[in-house]
Amino acid sequence: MSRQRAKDSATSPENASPRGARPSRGTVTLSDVAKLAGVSAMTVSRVLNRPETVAAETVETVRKAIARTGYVPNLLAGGLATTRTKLVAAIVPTISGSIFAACIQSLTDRLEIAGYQMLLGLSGYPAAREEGLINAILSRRPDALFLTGTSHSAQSRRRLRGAKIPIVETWDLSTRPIDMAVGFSHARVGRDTAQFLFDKGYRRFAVIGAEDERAKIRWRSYLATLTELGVTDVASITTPAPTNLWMGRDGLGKLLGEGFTQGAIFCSSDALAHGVLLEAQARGLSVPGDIAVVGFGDLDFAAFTVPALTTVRIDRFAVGRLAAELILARLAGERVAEKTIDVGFQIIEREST
Amino acid sequence: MSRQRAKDSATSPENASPRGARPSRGTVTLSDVAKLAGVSAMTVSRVLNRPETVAAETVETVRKAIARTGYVPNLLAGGLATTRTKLVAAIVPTISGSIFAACIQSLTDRLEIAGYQMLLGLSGYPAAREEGLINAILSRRPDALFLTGTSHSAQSRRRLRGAKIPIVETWDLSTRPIDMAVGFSHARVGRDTAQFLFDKGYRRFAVIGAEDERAKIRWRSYLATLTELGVTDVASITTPAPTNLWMGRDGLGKLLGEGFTQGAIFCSSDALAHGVLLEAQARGLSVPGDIAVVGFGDLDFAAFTVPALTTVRIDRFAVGRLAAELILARLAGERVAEKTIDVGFQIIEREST
DNA sequence: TTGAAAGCGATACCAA
DNA sequence: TTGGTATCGCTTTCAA
Repeated sequence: MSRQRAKDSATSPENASPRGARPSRGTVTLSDVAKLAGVSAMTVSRVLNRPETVAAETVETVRKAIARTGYVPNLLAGGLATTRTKLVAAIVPTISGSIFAACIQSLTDRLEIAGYQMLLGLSGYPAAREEGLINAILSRRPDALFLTGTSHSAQSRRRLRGAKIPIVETWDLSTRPIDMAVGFSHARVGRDTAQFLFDKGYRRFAVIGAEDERAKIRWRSYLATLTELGVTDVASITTPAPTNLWMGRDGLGKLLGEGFTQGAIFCSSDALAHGVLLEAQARGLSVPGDIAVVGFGDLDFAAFTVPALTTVRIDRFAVGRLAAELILARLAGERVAEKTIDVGFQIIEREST
Repeated sequence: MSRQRAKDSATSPENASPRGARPSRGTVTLSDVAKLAGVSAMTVSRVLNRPETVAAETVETVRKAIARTGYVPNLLAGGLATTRTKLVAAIVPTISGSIFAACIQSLTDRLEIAGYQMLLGLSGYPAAREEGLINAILSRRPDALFLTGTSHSAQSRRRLRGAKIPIVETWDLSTRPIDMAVGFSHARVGRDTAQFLFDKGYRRFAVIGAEDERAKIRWRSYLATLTELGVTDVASITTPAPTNLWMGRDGLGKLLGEGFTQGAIFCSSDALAHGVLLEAQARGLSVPGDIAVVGFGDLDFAAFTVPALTTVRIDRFAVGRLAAELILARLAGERVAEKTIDVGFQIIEREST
């Protein structure tokens, strides 16, 4: 087993038995390249990072050596030395079939252009794993952090603050953010939806709401607004998060069971709303004749396929894109004036076809 | 500016001017904890990694010091020393609204249990950025790699092999994998779909196909099979990837323009198929009376909302889960007997309602 | 069971 | 424009 390793450390005597960290097996390092190019490691490093500070022909020589050796930089070492990792971490509850996928997509796309990479953490619903995840992620020393929601444990908040890196909390503006925030008011979504339906002339109301942090704010605000409007008897069903169509079907079934056969139903997600529509169809109810349905999120499938569905539209791509801009500005050392961005929402009404 | 930094390096004289790498600003390190606990850095390291090798009361003391200081390990340093990063990287074309989101979800979920984290790279369609992305990702020294597709540039394959880490290529079994693979035969999808429709009695065929790598294999195989079956005149439309509903609507419009008003249409994605159905509805065509539509992917929305849509179902979660198992097995040093897993597919026929 | 020293692969700083 | 040296924070190995 004599894989060649001829890295003489200038300090130790020729034949000291190799102690210290386990040697990486045969990876090409900066000094391997340097040796081949006949320059010092520092010069190779410069060619990689600031080639304009190196003589043109040296650059040439070094580039050839890099190509010949197939050298791949080690960003662990680089990051350790510079304390800058070019890594941005994001924590979202789930990514499959959710509004967060689009968000992560636009975030990643923008960051990639600036040379950053994405460390992705999925915390689940409810954010049970968030605390551990935050710890695990911070131990990678990301340059910035993208979080979902503004509600984190005291312990988490302390650690996050301690990290002293740009942090963007998203999808919510309910509580005071740790650093920066991109989102909208869930309370206003609930309020505006209630008012919208009331103005439309509806007088009987129901809600099917998920027990997700932010969803709860929406439908509670909906309920509170209805109370203010003098509506007393609102049928309400809760379901665990994440929601799916079956829960919506089920929810309408329960509402009907409770005698709610006519009026407006606010669902805390499009998936739920969608399920309600399917169940209504199956039972021969007319939408929005018998019941009107409002969803939330405006996922593509809902927008395109469920013309009867009124929903609350959020620009999911904007959330990621704006978060990226905030992060990049701060990383570039710019002073960010507006640390909180309200992306707003629109209530999109669709007629039945 | 006197932020305290009292890390006396045992080797250098007391007051050497601080040279070398830029000092990290006030981060708590292992030796800070060690100092507070009155033990050596090594002992703290052991408490973190193999507490069973440390005396119980020492563990106790150290744990307290860790808590008091709010110490967060630096995995850059750890990874550099051990050459194991506990990082798995994944490269997928896009994640928003695609089959890949579910896949990444199940992959991440499984890996997280085993203490690994996810480095996510989005390469786009076509995989224009893949080569650069692979390089950037390898420079983080992930312990394993999850790739989409089996077609990579020669340069990429060389680098990937050189990394000497477990690599799983997914969604395809068309070409010989670099290391391991989880997927299915796209050629067989095309063939089986053609045969399926032929057996149903259809004699007029069309295809709307994306110019994505794997999609092409599917619809070309579909065309080839039809030829074998003696069908000569197949109308075909191509669209760029990623596909969306509008392209499907548009595609059907074009087919109708070409005089294809009746028969079976194979779409290379559910999004396309979905668009075709909407357009058919808008134009008053009956499905599957006038035209039959077959999609691919079996996204939830399609399954639930488009009863007229026949589609090819892939277990997307299984792809991620199985990839995770292969990776973990290899990382645990097990010898993986089956390096290639065919997850298969099913043609799901839905009746019009 | 604990500690000391060397080294992982890179960069910052100073000197040449 | 280039090179030498001292780190970055951790783990390995060996010795006590």
